This record gives sequence, C-alpha cells and structure tokens, in this order.
Amino acid sequence: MNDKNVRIKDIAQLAGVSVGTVDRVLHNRGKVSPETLEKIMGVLKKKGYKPNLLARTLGSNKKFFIAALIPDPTLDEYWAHSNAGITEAQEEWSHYNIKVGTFYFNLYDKASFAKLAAKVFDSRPDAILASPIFHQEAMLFFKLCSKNNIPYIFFNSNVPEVEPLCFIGQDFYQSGRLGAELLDLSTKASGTFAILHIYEDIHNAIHLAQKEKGFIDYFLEKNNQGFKAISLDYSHPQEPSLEKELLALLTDPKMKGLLVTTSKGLFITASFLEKHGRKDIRLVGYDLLRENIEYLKKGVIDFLIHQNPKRQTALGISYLANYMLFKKTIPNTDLFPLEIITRQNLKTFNI
Amino acid sequence: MNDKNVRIKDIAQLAGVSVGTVDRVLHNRGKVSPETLEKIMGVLKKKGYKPNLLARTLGSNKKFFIAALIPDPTLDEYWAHSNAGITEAQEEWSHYNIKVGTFYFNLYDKASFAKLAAKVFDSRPDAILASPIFHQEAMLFFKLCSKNNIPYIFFNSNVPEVEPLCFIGQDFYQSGRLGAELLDLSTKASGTFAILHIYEDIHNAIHLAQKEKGFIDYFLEKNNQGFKAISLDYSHPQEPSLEKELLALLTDPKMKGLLVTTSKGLFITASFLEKHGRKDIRLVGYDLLRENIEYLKKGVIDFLIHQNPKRQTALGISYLANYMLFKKTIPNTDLFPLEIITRQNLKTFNI
DNA sequence: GTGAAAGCGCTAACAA
DNA sequence: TTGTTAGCGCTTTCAC
Repeated sequence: MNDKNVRIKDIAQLAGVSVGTVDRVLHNRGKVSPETLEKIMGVLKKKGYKPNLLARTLGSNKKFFIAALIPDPTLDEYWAHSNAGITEAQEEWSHYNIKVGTFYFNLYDKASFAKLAAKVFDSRPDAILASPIFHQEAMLFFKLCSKNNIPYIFFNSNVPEVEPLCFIGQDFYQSGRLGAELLDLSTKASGTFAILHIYEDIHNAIHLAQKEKGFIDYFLEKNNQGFKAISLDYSHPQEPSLEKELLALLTDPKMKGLLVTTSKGLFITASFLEKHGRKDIRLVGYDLLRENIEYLKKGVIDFLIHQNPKRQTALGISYLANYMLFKKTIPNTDLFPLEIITRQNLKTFNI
Repeated sequence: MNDKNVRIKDIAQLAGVSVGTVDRVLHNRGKVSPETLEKIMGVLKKKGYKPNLLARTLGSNKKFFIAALIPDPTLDEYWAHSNAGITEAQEEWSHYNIKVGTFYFNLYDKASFAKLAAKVFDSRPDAILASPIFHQEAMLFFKLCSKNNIPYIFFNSNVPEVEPLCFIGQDFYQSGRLGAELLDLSTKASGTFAILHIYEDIHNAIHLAQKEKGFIDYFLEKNNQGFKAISLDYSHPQEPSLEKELLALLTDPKMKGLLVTTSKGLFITASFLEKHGRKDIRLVGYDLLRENIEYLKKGVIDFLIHQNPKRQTALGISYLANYMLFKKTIPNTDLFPLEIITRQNLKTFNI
C-alpha cells in the first residue's frame, strides 16, 4: 500500500507522456491519439488516480455564479428560512470561488416572477436554484435556460416538464398520510377527521391535492374502523364566512381532528379552536413558523410537520457547487425526511 | 466594490513588505517588528483580507490523521451506523489530505478499550473522534491525549471531566421527556406508564438515569391528572425471570404504555407484547434498528426516537477537519434534534 | 527581522 | 498530436 497519492505527474511518467496530455484525457478535450489515450486510461485506472480537488479549483481559477430565484423572504416567514439556507451555503462555498446572487420575486405576483427571471438571465449565471411556484412562467423561463445550457435545481415545488437537474422537496402524498396518522395516533376512539385547505395560493394546488390524497388514502385503508375523511377548501374566503364554516364543521359530534395544509390556515384554525375552547379537537399542520410554534407550545396544535426549508436550499447550492466544481452526479430528486415536531422535541431543533 | 479577492501579495504591496512577512503575522509566528506588525494589521483589516483556504491547504501540504475509536460495528447494528458515518466523512475529507483510521474495540470489554486506545496513541493521530463508553478507562486515556495536545471529540457519550473539544450527542433528559410525551399523546385516558431499562450495559447508566428523570418529570408535571411513572431495571436478567416480571407488570389494569430505553430491551418487549396480544399497551423506544423497524411496521411499537448515529460521527469528523484545517471554532456541545419515527414517515428517512 | 524563491497539484495557453 | 511552462494563492525554507 503506497501512502502517497498519485499525481498527474506520476501518471504521465508511467505512461511515458507529459502532464499536458494526461490532463487532456482527464478532461477529454480530445487532441490525443487513440494509442496514447488507451495507454493513459490504463495507467489511470490501474493506479486508481484521484484528482486533488483543491489543486484543481485553485489551478483552474474559475469563478462560478449561482443565481437563486426565490420568493421575497421579507414577505413571508417560511421563505425567510429558505433564504437563510442560501446565506449559509453562500458562506460555505465562497472558498471555492462560488458566488451566489439572490433574486427575490413577489410570492403573490406572477409578473414579478417573470421580471425577476429575466434579471436572473441577464446576470449570466452558471447555474440556478429556484422555487418555480408559478408553473407556466417557470416552464417558459427554464426552457430558455435549458436551451442555454444553464443547469437548474428546483426546491419546494417542481416543474418536471423542464427536467431540472434535481428536485429537492418533500413527498407530499406521504406527508398527507403522516398528518392523518398523527391525528389517528392521538385519538384513540374512531371518528371523523378533516383536511382543510385554507387560504390556498393557487400555485400550491398540486401539492395540496397530493397531501389530500395521502390523507384520504390513510383513512380509507382503515375504513372498517369507522374513520372518515373530509376535504374542505376555504381558499380566499371572507374572514367571517370562514369562521362560520369552521363552526359548522365542528358541530359534528364525531369530529376528532383536523389537518391544515397551509401555514396561515393553521394558525387561523388554532386561534379559532383556542377561542372556542375546543380542546377535544386534535390539530396537526405544517411548518415551524413563529405563530404555529406558539400554538404548539400552548397545546392547541398537537404536531407540526417540518419541511426543513433551510436545509433544502443549502443542499441545493451544495449540489450545484459539486456539480460544477467536481462534476459530481446529483440525484434527480431528493425528498427530505418528514420531521415531526412536538412540544418536547421542539427545542432540540433549535430554530 | 472590488470584485477581486485580496491576496497576501496585495496586502504585502500595500504595506510595503514581502509576502513572507505578511504570512508571519497572519500565523503570528513572531519575528516581526512592532511597527511593521501594526502596519500590516492595519492593511489586513482595512482590506478585509480573507485567506484562500484552498491555496492554504494546498500550499502547506500537510497531512492529517484522525483516529476514530469506536465499538466494533460488526458486533452491534447501532454502531454499524456510527461507523457508516465515519466512512462517509472519510470519503468527503480525503480531498483535504485528511485520513481517518478506525480502531474498533469490543463493546462489552473494558480491557479491549484500553488496548485499542493504546494502539490509537501509537498511531500518532493529529486528532481523535471517540465514543468514550468506559468512563474510567476513557478518563485516563484522554488525560494523556490532553497532555500531548491531541484534540478529541466525543460522540454518543461524554466524559466532561477531560473537556473534549466537543460533545456530539443527544439531550438524554429531553429524550426521556419526549418518550413520555409520545406515550401520553397516544393514550387519551390517564393511567400508569413505565420506563424500562432492560439489558442495560453498565456504562450506559448515566444516560439511562437522565432519560428516566426526563420521563418522570414529564409525568410529575401532570400529576394531578393521574399519571404515574414507574422505573424498572431489568439489567442482565435471566430470560425467564424477565418474562415473568413483564407479565406481572402488565397485570396492572391501569398500565397504558412503556418506554424502553435500550434497543435490545425494546425488541424483547415488543416480541413479548406481540406474543401476548397486548395491543392495548403503547410502546415507545429508541434507534432505527432492523428488528425495531419491523415491530414499528407491525404496529407493536408506536414511535421510535432516532439519534442519527451516522450523522453524529460524520459531523464529528467534519468538526475535527475544520478545526485542524481552517482553525474553525467548534461548539462545546452539539445536541441533535430528537427525531420521531412513525410508520408513515419511516421510509422518508431512507435508512 | 525580512525577503526571495521553490513548491503544493492542477490547468490552460502556447510552442513545437 | 504532444510537451513546456507560467500561473492559481499560500507556506516554508534559507539566506541575508
């Protein structure tokens, strides 16, 4: 066992060529005769050559620019976490000549997405990390990127049609099943359980549908035990009507628990339950946002499901960096663990 | 805004000295006159100099050796996961001239720990990652390391007396509270809950005591609601007597749930409950081991608490690498999130 | 105390 | 098609 790492120079010597030639085959830049190519290849694998990545990036002296296209973090707490992940990764990868630029669009405004996308393009990025929440607009833009050979990774939502390098997010179906299970586990008697979509943003429709399917399937599978699942959609309601509807929903004496699919809907529901003193109703929802955490602590919310938005973006940047710098292969899709948060493990996630 | 990074050369120029001198102040190796020192310091912070870490490690051409001292992974599935984390990190850091050597001792044999520790020392490591499960022996050994200025990080268990660079593990107290909470949440009526230490290895005593305290405290705080907590210690029992004891324990009609603190104890208890058809008893335990997972899937175990042993060791290596390579400061203690595993989120943790 | 220069492993422009 | 060589930014030895 030779302790020393084999260098290009060693390979060159063994193959009886110069380092330049070896470098050419390593990066298959051509201009190498078949014979020497074969010979070098042979030595390469025989000695198990592994490039020194430090020397590589130092020597090549390339700068990479990654554009991150995400919703404005100042407008929404959830996206602030995504943004934090980008900041973190930015710091980590700055050593490697990788710069990250952020482009914030308005979560509620398609036009702003298109406008920012154009800006992203103008910045001539080497790669893009994006949350393509406006499906149509995203499709157009990323087709353009595709044509220009700009690699992109999506997180949070996906647009499979434009085949991103990778999608980082959660398994929404399984996520709905988990919500159902948590309600089930925390309610010993059988009864009725509802899944609520409140203040759904139109671009979330697909996710919510998948969550709903998971929720319903879970209970269907135990149908014989008297579970029921109801799906309610309170998108863009007038406040008073929402309150009335919730009231009506909860008159059902068999109603045992609610899964709320949107973070905002969650704390509205929580405040409703608290106001009406409905401690008999179990409540499960998504995201570690401030108000949700408060209601979790108070015991109004029983479980939160955490999507780890910060880690999603940090990983996205890492993937792109590894892809460009080291030609690493990236998985098509990386679905995160569904993390369950309760009062007792909350602080261990130190958010 | 100057886009170009300031290099040592730039600093030297601005300060009217040579790169050698700048390097000397950067690493305060002395041999610099007070005046030039001051001048260089000035330029340094004025220009916000940040060293290029790649060039640094490449230039210094140092090799680091980290010794990992852990229980034999072939003897116990839990430690196989710890070992996997080391392998993973090994790969990741090999680029940086960091080698990791593993030293496996027998989990059940103090003498083997001492023997392997001696081997570790003989290997002249630059740093050590260890699970110091034999308190006395570890104390002796790491005092020696301390004297020899070999930094060490502990994971899984701690020996605070020898002040490791960092302890990576879980908050055992909170972990016990979480176990209690999960039992509580999944049992609507009040009743009796027990915490069981089965086949406890003597060196685990402290952890188990902390878990127990967390468990008991949780229920004490709701004492008024009729909860009870019982602590049972079935260390090193004869098999038949254990079965008898469990049988006796479960005759209590108020018994609602069990928290088992050791992985082995957990699947023994699970198989017991299954055999006797006690579906009325909730069961919570630790670690994503094969048999535990099976019982979770079957519904005999309701929740598993995951300690992420793989990530613990991978992080340990990362910390040491960053410490030696980049002089990064490491937290004294890194307590991991307590991850809750159920049937529905199990697969998303793709173990 | 200080500076010059070689070298870390790799890249890429240029000569041959 | 191949070899040579000057960097990349930093460390470290050695001479002054």
